[in-house]
Amino acid sequence: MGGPRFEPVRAVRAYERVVEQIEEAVESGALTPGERLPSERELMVQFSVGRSTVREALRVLQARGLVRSRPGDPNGAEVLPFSPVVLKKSMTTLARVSELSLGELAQFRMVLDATAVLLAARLRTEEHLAEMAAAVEDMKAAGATGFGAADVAGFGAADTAFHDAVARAGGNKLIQVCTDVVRAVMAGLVEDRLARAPDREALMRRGVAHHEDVIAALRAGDGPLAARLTRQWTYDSYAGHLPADERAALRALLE
Amino acid sequence: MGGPRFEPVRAVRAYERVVEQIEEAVESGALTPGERLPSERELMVQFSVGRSTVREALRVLQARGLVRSRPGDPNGAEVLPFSPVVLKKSMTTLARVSELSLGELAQFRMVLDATAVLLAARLRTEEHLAEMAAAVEDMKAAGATGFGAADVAGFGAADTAFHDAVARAGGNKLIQVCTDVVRAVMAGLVEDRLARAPDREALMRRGVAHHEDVIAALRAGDGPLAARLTRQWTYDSYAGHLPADERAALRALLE
DNA sequence: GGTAATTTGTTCGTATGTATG
DNA sequence: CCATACATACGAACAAATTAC
Repeated sequence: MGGPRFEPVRAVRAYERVVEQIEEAVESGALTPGERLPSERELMVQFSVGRSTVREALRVLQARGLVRSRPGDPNGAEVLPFSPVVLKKSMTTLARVSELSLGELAQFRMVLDATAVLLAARLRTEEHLAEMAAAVEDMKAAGATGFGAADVAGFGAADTAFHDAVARAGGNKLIQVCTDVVRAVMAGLVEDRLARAPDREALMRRGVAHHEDVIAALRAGDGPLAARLTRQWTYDSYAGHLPADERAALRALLE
Repeated sequence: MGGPRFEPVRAVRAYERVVEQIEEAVESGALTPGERLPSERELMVQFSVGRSTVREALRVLQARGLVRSRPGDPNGAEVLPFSPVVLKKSMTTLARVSELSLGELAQFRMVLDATAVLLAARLRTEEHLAEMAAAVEDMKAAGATGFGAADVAGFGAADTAFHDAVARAGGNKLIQVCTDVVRAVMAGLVEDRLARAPDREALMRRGVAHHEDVIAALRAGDGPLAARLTRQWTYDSYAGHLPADERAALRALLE
């Protein structure tokens, strides 16, 4: 007792050491998005490792969304700004391998969307409200293309834009990213439920009306009302597609 | 019009094709956790690519948490069960590069924890309640080690075990993972706030009391009460460490 | 327990397609 | 169009680690 306390060591691969150093440089801000890494041969020299080791490290960094390298680019790998695609990817993996049910995703989305509007009611600016209104206009336009066939993809994009504006107005970047991610995951799972719905034009109209109600509540600064509207809309959108037990659980969150 | 519609192609690297195929096999369940991939030289033959390409693909798959390879293992890379470490990693990156504030994390945690107990009040079994009670006993034990120095790490572990039991009782795996992740991220950020607190023993006692109140509410099936207790506890725990505006935003979520 | 066989970790050389100037 | 430098990819070789006999 009292002697030096040695800690167990694990053999750490050379490429890991390279990853750690570059990762630290990026996350600490020493390397900013848009900047370039040295070329692979240059990195070989700086790290005193072989070419393959450098390449494996770059692959890992690329998989983590921190850099991107293109063949022939004389400038070396590019440092990327943060993007939620990696988060999306791992959450999609979670959804697939641990078999997340539609009900679990709907619960998550209901809670986070309601929180986003609750926060947005406090902090929204006129710019935010204008963005939301513009998104709703796009939804209207997509719902009535004049060609008989509604533009489902455009409607979905406008819907995403609306919720992104709400989340940004709420001021919580974590909620913003997570709602975006779970929306994408659900879209990937239920695919084109809306596109196949025979009454899709009616659904779109109700969606537009709902979003306009939310905007009105946000403009009035009535967060609880906006949250209630959002929860109810989520429930109405998904309850019909859920088994009884999951529907009951979702209803429990309606409050 | 009417002719074949060609789609734009992007040059896809050889290692990406390898990644795609193995990833599909894992996520579809064709390869289950614990199973082994063929050796690298075997994969060379099966995919008709060089060894470096195989290795880069394995590095990417390892970065995504799907497989793990050890030097010298004659059985080849091991297929791993899902683990939230990758999700934790990317969320930690999000927290660092986009500079998530403590307030944003607290908002997220307050909402998800409250949702977890609300769901748990409906679905909790006696086993779940017993697990929670056991975790609280561990918290008590860590708070009174008899050596004068409270076991802060043990207290934190027991706290995590409690919330994990709650989340499992709630039946939403996505919320379970996300609460776990955000808890880990916050622990990494505020580090040892509790450990340095001069009145940490009093804080621990209040924590134990709070968790016991939550268990009582869950046993009674009173979800809204449990949710209120949880929100209030989160607020009390973090409000003192937040600037005024973030404190106000957190208070807005209290209910 | 020790030894041999196999596998991964790492380096190096070479060839090829590509982007920049 | 050409020259240069780069990333991509292949394959051989050696070292280190693990398993099996």
